This record gives sequence, C-alpha cells and structure tokens, in this order.
Amino acid sequence: MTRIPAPERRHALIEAALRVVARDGIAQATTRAIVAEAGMSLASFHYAFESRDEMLDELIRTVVEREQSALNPPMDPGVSLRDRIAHGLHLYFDHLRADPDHERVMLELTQYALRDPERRPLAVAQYARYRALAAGALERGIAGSGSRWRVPVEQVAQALVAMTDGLTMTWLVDRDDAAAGRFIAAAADTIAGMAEDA
Amino acid sequence: MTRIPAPERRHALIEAALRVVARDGIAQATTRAIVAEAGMSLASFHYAFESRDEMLDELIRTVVEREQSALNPPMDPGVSLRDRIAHGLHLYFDHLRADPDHERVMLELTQYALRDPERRPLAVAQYARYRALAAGALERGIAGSGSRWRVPVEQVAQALVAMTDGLTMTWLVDRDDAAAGRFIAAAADTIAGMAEDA
DNA sequence: GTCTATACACCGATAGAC
DNA sequence: GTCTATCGGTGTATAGAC
Repeated sequence: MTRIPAPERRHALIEAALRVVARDGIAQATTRAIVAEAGMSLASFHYAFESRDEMLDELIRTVVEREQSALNPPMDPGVSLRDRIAHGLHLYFDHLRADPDHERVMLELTQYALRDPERRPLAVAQYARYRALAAGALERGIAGSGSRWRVPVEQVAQALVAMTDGLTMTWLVDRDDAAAGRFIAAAADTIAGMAEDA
Repeated sequence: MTRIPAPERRHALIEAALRVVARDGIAQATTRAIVAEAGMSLASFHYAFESRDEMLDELIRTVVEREQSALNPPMDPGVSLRDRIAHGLHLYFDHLRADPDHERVMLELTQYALRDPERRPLAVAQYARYRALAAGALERGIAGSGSRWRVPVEQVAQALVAMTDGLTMTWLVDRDDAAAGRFIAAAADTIAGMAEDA
C-alpha cells in the first residue's frame, strides 16, 4: 500500500503490540495479532523487526522510558511529611484503580524479562527507573517540610518502590480497597520514619 | 508399558510440570515438554487430564496447598515483638535466596491466574493461603510477648503479605541483599507498630 | 517497500492398533 | 490402558510477485 518509513512502522507496531499485551497478555501478543491490530500485513512485521523477540525488547524499553511518576506529593508547607507521602501513595493507588491493566502489564513485562538471563537487564533498568521516579517524588515531598532524610534518598526510594510493589500485587489479586488504604497509611508512617528534623 | 493408576499418573505429571515451569516458565510447559520430563507418551497426558488447562489449574491448587510458612518467628520471651518479626522476615528472605525460582514460579502462577477471569479464584485462594500462613506466624510471634494486635490479626497479616511481596519482587529484580535487609528492618518496625501493650 | 502465499515447526488433542 | 501416528490449527519467519 502506502510507503511508510521503517521507524514509523516500528513505532506503529510497538503501539499496537502494547494494546494487544494490555488486552490479552504477552503470550497472546503474537506477530499475527499485532499486525492485525496495526492493520498491516504479516510481512511488514519482519521488515520492521528482525524477530518477535527484538520487538518485545524494544517494547519493554519503550514503556520503561515512558513511565511517569504517579506519586506526586503536595508541597503545601502546612502538610506534614508523613501526610505528603500518604497523599502521594493515594495518588498512585488512584492511578492503579483507574488503570489496573497498566500495572498488570508492567508486572508481566518484568517477569518476562526476569525469566531469561539475556533479558534481565531490561527488568533491572525498569526498576532503576522506578527508583529514580520515587526518589524525585521523595525529594519534592521533603522540600520545605523542615525534615531531611536520615539515609540517602535512593535508599528511601528503594523501600518506597518495594512498598508500592507490595501494594500493587496484593490489590491486583484481592481488589481490597480498605486493606490498600490501611497499607498506605502504614507505609507512609514507615517512609516518614526515615526522615528526621533538619 | 506398565499399567499405572490414573491418580498416580496425574501426580507424576504435576510434578514433571512443576519442574518444567520452574526451569522454563509456564509458556514452555507444553504437553509435550511435560510428558518428556515425566518419561511418558503424549497420549498418557490426555488419559490423565482432560486438557492442558485442567492440568494447570490442578498444578496451581497443588502448589498453593503445599505452600508452607517460611516465616516462623522465635518464641523466646527475651526477644521483643519487633525482633521476632524481623527474624521471621529474615527466615523468609533466606528461603527466597536459597530458592529464588520457587517464588518466581509462585509469582508467575499468580499472574497467569490473574489474567483469565475464570482462573482468578485460584489467585485469590493463593493469597488467602498466604494471609492464613502469615496470620499464624503473627499469632505465634505475639504470644507471650506482652503485646496484642491493635487491629484484627488478619489485617496485620494482609500488610505482612504485601510487605513480603514487595520484598520478593524487588529482590528478584535487583538481587540487592543490603536493600532487602534495610527493607526488612523497616517492615518489622511497621508491623510491630500495629501492636500495643496488653 | 509492500504485499500474498507459503514453508516449516510446534501446539493441543485424538484415532486406532495392540 | 498405553502406545504410535496423525489431525487441524497456529506460531514465526521468508520467498517471490508487484
């Protein structure tokens, strides 16, 4: 049909693949399903990508780069650090509830990358990105609060990522909003406890 | 060859499937791979099981039933509740480090069950089992400590499961023992904070 | 560059001999 | 009951016309 440059085709296929993975899971994200979603022929896929594996690697890199912090704490000086953190976690939880598939997909991609030693670096990069986003939120949250972190913010971020992971997994299974709320309160206490008066 | 009763065959196939899943992931746990692992013919599979799906459901039920609590807190009266919890979490962490594949498989089975609405109850049952094991450990841990839970132990257990999930996920990705140790300390503080003097 | 058509491997499941 | 052989379907990837 129309002549489309390879980079655009790659992009369109990645977007289509992302929709298929979100809807049906990685296992169902076959080359056929993806080109059908993108409205292309099967041969176009292998013109744009060497293989399905190469496309999946690029898909993971894309979603990891695109990942935005969903926990943006308020910076109102009248709000305590603990409440800022709790608020940030509630924002993340709202995002999780609004789009559970997104986090389910991120978890599935992590696990997919984790299984193959050659792909492990993709999962590691994904979590490095999470830590960086969490560290940014924590630094914004503590600014002007009259406190400072007792340990490097990267370590606090590491704990925060583990907390959000636990929150995500358990809520995705049980869909227990009350339990999630209790866990957020406890997690906020714990994270805030890693700071001291400046 | 030899005549083997159906229940035994089912059991042997489940064990073989478990090995294949641990080694290669669910996607690679094909009927052919499983019977090869079990040293049977392909037809034997469908004599023992209606379908691959039925076998996977039974496999999940089996591993969930088999799941044992890896966090057994010490009951020495000289140890504080907080330290009992920390010790229990360290025991779990030792188990995780000794056999990472086991927890990776449990995570993969959870996610597999989570994707299909018909299989969701299997994931829910899995986490109910985790909660029950955690609640048992928490009740043993608090006995004779001079404290009592401020909220129902089931709620404490729910938070503990989320904490161990976060610990598991982040450690499986980063393999950062120091970060895990810090997280265990913080988690123990948080959980112990859910108790009060009796 | 883009398509249709197809090669080839492997999947779950079953038929039918023994 | 247990096997070998095979069916029908789907997967990734490619050949070759246009």
